[in-house]
Amino acid sequence: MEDKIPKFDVILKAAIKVIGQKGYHNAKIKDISNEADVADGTIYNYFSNKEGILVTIFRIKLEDYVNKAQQEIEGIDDTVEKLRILIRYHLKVMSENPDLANVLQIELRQPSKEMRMKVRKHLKNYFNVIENVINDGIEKGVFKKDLHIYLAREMYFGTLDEVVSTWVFSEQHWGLMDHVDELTGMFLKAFN
Amino acid sequence: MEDKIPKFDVILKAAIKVIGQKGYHNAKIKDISNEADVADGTIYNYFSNKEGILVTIFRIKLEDYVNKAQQEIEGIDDTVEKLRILIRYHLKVMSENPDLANVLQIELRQPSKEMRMKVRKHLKNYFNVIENVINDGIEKGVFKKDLHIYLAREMYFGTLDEVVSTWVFSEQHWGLMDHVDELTGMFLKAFN
Amino acid sequence: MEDKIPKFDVILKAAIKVIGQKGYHNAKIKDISNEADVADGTIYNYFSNKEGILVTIFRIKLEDYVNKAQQEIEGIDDTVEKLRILIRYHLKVMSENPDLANVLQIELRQPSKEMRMKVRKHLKNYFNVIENVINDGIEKGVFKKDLHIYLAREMYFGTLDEVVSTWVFSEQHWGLMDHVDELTGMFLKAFN
Amino acid sequence: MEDKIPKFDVILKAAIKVIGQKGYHNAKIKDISNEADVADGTIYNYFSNKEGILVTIFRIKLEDYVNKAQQEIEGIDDTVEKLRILIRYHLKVMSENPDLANVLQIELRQPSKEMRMKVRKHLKNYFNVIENVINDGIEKGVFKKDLHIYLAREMYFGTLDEVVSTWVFSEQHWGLMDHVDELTGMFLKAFN
DNA sequence: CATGAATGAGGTTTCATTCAT
DNA sequence: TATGAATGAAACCTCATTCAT
Repeated sequence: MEDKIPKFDVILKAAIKVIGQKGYHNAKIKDISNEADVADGTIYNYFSNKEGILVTIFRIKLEDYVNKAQQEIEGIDDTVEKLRILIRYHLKVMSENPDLANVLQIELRQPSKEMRMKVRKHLKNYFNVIENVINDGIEKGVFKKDLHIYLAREMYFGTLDEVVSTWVFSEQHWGLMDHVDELTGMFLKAFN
Repeated sequence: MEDKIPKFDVILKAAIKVIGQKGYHNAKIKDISNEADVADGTIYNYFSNKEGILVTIFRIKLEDYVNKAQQEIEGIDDTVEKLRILIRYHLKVMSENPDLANVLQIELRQPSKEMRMKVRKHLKNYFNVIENVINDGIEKGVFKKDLHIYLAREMYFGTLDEVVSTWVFSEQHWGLMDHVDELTGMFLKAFN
Repeated sequence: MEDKIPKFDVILKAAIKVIGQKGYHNAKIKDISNEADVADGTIYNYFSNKEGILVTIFRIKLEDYVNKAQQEIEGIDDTVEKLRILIRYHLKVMSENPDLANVLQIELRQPSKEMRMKVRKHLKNYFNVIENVINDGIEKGVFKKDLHIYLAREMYFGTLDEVVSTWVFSEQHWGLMDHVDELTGMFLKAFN
Repeated sequence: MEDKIPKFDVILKAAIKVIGQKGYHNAKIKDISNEADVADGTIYNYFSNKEGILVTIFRIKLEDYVNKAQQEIEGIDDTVEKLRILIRYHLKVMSENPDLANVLQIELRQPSKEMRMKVRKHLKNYFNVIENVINDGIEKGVFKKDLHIYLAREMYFGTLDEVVSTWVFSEQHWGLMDHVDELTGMFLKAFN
């Protein structure tokens, strides 16, 4: 009666762990196959190649993230509340999946053009969620009329990214979610 | 009677360009030596190994950056002005050296502990400059008393980092320094 | 239904041939892999690195030699006979495996301390066999009471080593085993 | 009024030291130039290339050895005395120049055919000295009539070689020349 | 589907040798 | 002669990927 987890998921999870901890280039296929407890060759039954693993992580995890984030703010009307929820959700996901956080944050910045192209569209959706809230805030008068949306989004994402980054590097002795309200307050003022 | 540029500088410059454009792991020694117009082996007369190149870039460039940034705000008393100058300087340096920006921003996030350790102490000085200004602002009453310094620094650095990152990835069709005042204003409000 | 020879053995044999003929430092990994008819990388599935090949040759071949030599004199009581058998066996093995002889004789003398340490303990067992026979001869009164054991062993091993060495270098136009009796006689007298 | 030692000699001495301690292949030109306190390039004013250094060591040192050894037994009539003198001289030279001993003993056995050819003729002269004494002994009836000259020479050389070898590897805590008489006695009996 | 031994292209690094000064 | 920075061929080794079982 064992509930067998599909190999695909096992490998993906292993890849996130290994790549998150060692980085894409230092993560060997053998490391991932060991972690997943499968043979090297098995990985190639589920992924076209090593890069494919990374791209898949982005696709699945960002899609999932965007869907869940969207759900979180579904039906909420208050812009401030939506912002707070998004911040909380971002930090929650990252603090619960530091390895994933590492993968997304570090590998997101591949300077390889090819790789960036493949990742950009998934990230775009992520940004859309934020930009929609910002837009919403402007329309509702919660944020100032002439707020530069891209700048605001960059501040939002860059700040959270850096907070998580510091947390990940700090060996996580403090709570990532302690500062949700403080951060919400800072953004509110900055955007006004 | 030509003024010869020292090989060390030539190689370092080439390394910044190549690593900035392809990333550390995709940058081959041969790429760097080609760019520098020297033989492969010559690089090893100036750097102990490939990692040594990366570490040296961080050491020299961050040291230089910190020194120059410090000079820029030397003698300035107004916190807001200091903040504006730092922001402008940050964006100016990065927009004039997009490859360096790439190296600093991307490779900064090497998940390898060893590498991070070697880089962290140089970055620490950079953070100190910002934190000093923030502290100064708190003492002078320009920023709110209970401002969380680390959070503020993370917002400052993360935002600029993200702005530059977006700019670098966007193929640089717009001016990185167009938003100095807007950003200064946003930080001011966020920190208050 | 062919009887496949394990790759490990194939590579070891190839390594003995190539190293025996060109010397350790002139033997390239590619030479060995070519001789073994495998890819370069395959070698590293069986040996940790190039030095590991050499050390393994010593370990396996000396172990094997010592065991077989021990068996040869098992049950023999007469010291002179044991001596003759050991001499014959030494020359027989070497004449049948001139490449191995080369490896053992030449690379044995690596001046690198590290390497010598790794090899010495295997050679020690080899020396023990000889020294036991010498000791036995002394006790039985076949050799003189005050025979200096180490000196005797050095004469035994040095002589055979040199005989083999000359033979190997001479392109082997004469029989290495022609002189077993003559040598036995010389040792007998020298040790008396 | 300083007595300048010619660079050639300085380099040769340095080469013997370095090659004797590290072996030919592990001895870098830079090691030798450092030891000799000259620039890398200077070495190439005196030697055609690295191999040339090794060959020169053999040529000069073996020539010198043979000349001196010849002188030592000049005018001596007693075969036994000549043998004793040669043994003593061999061990004396080696114990006073362990690095040279290492070079001669180890590198003598280069499996590279090319190298052996270049060295063989110098070694031939060395062997001649011994073989002459052995021949002399046979003619005088000191050694048995049917003594196999090559075998005797191989025993002589192989034994001394092995004794020196053991001594060099043993870190030289005991005197190499303690056993001159014992060895002389053993050879005498073996050759009779 | 799963395995893992085999592959071999390609990377970093070493170091003997050259040559302009 | 002496120097030592520059050279670049060549070596060892890694590791993503394949494929026969």
